[in-house]
Amino acid sequence: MAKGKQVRKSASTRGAARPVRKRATPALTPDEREARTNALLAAALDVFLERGFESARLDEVAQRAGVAKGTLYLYFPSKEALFEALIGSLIASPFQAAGEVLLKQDVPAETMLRGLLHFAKTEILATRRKDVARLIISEAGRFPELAAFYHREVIGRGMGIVRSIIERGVKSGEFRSDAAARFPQLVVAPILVAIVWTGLFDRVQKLDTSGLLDAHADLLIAGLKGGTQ
Amino acid sequence: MAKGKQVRKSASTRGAARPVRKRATPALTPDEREARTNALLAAALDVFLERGFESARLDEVAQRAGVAKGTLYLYFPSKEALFEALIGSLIASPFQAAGEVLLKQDVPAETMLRGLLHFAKTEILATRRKDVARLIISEAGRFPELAAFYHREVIGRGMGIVRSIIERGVKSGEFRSDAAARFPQLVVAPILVAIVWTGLFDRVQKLDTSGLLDAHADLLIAGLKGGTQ
Amino acid sequence: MAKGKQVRKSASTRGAARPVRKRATPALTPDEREARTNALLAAALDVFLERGFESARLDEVAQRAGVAKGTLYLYFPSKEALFEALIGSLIASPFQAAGEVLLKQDVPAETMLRGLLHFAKTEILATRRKDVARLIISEAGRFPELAAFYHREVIGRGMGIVRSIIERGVKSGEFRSDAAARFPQLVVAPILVAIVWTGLFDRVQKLDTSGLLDAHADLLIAGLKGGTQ
Amino acid sequence: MAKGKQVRKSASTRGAARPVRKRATPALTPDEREARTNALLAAALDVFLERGFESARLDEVAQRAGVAKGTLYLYFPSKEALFEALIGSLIASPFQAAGEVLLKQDVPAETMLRGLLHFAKTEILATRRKDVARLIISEAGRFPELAAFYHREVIGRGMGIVRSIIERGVKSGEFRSDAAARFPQLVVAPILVAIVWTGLFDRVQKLDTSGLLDAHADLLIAGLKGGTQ
DNA sequence: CATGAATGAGATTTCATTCAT
DNA sequence: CATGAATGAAATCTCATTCAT
Repeated sequence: MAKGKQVRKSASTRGAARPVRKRATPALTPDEREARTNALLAAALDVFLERGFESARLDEVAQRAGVAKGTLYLYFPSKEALFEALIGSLIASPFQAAGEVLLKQDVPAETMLRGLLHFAKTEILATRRKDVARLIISEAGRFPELAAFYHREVIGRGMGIVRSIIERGVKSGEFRSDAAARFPQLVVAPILVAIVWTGLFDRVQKLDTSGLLDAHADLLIAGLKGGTQ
Repeated sequence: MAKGKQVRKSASTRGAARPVRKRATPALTPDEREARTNALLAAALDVFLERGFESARLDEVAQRAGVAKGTLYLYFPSKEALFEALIGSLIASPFQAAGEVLLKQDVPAETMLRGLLHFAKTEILATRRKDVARLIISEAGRFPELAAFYHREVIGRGMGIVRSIIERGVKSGEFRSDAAARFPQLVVAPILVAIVWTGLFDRVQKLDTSGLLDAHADLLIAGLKGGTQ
Repeated sequence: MAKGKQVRKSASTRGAARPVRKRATPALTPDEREARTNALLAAALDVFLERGFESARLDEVAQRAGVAKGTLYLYFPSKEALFEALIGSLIASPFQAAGEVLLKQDVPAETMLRGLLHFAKTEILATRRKDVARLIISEAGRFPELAAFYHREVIGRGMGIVRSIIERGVKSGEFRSDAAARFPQLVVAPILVAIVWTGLFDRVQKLDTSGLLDAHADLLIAGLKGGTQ
Repeated sequence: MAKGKQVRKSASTRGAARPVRKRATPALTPDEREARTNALLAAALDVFLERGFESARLDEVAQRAGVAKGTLYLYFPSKEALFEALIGSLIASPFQAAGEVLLKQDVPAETMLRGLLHFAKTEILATRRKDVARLIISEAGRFPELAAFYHREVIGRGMGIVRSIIERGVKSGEFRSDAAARFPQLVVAPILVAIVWTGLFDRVQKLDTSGLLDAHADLLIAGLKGGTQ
């Protein structure tokens, strides 16, 4: 009893080639596992950003994370799962917390609005979050659940916070226009501009996003105070 | 075998009266060629919009255009060329013309701004142009030359027109803030919001883009008039 | 507008290498298509028989059929579909027809039984049908619908025919035992033996399947005539 | 670090009393090793039966046996070796013994034949042996040495015993036909039917294998007695 | 001895592109 | 000019096998 016709060419066509391999196998501590997960997610973010979902090659993600292709599948069951985990891992927390803190303070609505836009500068535009946002903008058209998730977790909350600020300003007599309460998108529109511009045109014409948001703050507040509507 | 292959030897059999032609070796008139080209571009727009560049299938483009797949290659040498031709064919003209007309009129800058935003409503948001814009936003990251082209042909001109309007308003004393002259993006930011929102979140929460732009116009003009900066 | 970052390495990473290619593209006549389909099915039969479903490589099927790997997918949408088409194409017809013809004749049941076993010799054991049977025996455990299909189309009909013959023989007084009417499998059991033996042990010890079935016919008929039960 | 690695240097630390051993470097007793081997074989049987050789996952085998995947390789050097060991471990013994016992008895050949078929009922069809047989039938085409081994160890002996019984019956005048001595396969054919049918069609149409073999015994013996050949 | 994370060859499947007719 | 069958590179995902701990 032995070999058999040719179930597999030679006993080890499949299975390793025995390369360098720094460390190999024993039980990973949760920290180690998390570190690898993060390395993979970081690599994935890079590649998805550079190429988009469809064009992104898992080979490349693995390579940049310094692991073999198959290893990736020990952490994420599919390309889509990787993508979703990536998005999920990056949009999460700071928004609602920041919003609540902002609303708890006893300061003029104007200060709040400026604080909000400053927050956008430091927490979105200055971080990878702006890239995630761009990725979502690019891909969510083909990932409806992702769009819904993002809308619920990020957009909805953000709009709610903006609306609260404006309403408070109107109630206190600080603002005369409630246009921005009806369309909180107007408050954040320049953030979107900054995100998109950065992704598309920065190589051609750099945009001073900080100046943009400052100018927007001024203009917006002037409008809210002066508006007769 | 007896397939006409001797017909059409010189490139200009065209002017002809279009006789029987049992559909074998036609000799297309320029009009016919253009019609086919347009059919292909229209089909391509649909498919690229639905699927994105990578996921779009040329099979499907050809099918929707009613031609064989190989035919597509008689009109465009590659998928990329098709995509670029598509974008090129759709962004071009109306903007600069409209802008110049606007600037020639002797009306208050406010009216011009409102006219501009109205133009955006009718000529962008209410047409396929918004879809093209979204397509560009999604894909231009991976087509730098496309981004540059779009920036040059559309964005740059648009920003120039906006800046002219604002400067005129400032000069005439109508506006006190020149923030929007320094950052004309602030004027169009809500258009971008409308485009992106429509593409991503409309299924979840519809946005009244017309109301959005109206509110923006009010707020913006109030800001420009009241701003002290 | 042009290339773009690197949507694809060089314009033609994907798509042909331009080999020999005997004939290439124009509309296939139904005959041609059928011929190719048959070539593919024939190649598939070989490969599935040699390797079993799981081990069979579509590469090899394509190669043996003389086409490229992708071509196979123009004819069958998946490996499983190919497998099912293969089985379907090979088990079909001759059985029921043969059975009905047999039953219509006005001959002794014994003659019918011998005819049936002769039919098995010439139409199953001497043809590829025996290989198909073996393939089904090997794989149907993991293709329940295939088993059901085969049972319905082949086994059920066969058993029905056998039962009819036996019952006729009993009714006419030719046979005294009706054991084989209750278990028509007993009549065909040696056919199964021949099929399995041929596939597994012929290299080790050849089996005279013709002699086997003749001996079986004698023994069976003697049993049916002499049986007291 | 302080992980015992100096323990077990010579291969025979075994006989030992099995002390505390905080589960680190055990030193298995032969019994323990055999128990694990059996657990692995049992698990392997299940998985190979459910999936077939190719589709069987060693992961699953290890899991069902309650060991890590790597451990499996301490017991069997490859998937193929595991498969072969499995078959080897299951087909062996009871047949030749039973056969010899049968032949030693001083009973009519008919009784022997009935005994043989009864043995098949209880020792094959009612046990996992029928599953092993099916596994062999399915896979031996691709494991020629397995087929040869099985033929030598099981089939050959079985046929020899059958032949002896028939010859004895002919010699004693009990049987008139020697067809079954020339083709002992005829005696066991319904066992094969039972095995195959059970594996393929039981879900569709249950077969009374016991009744089948009883009917076969009657018919066969009637045939052997009455046959004039 | 046992573990189980890591590996990477290889399988199926897709689709832009070509070219004989 | 148009066709559409054919091509084959390349992508995702699987899993037998290895080996540091």
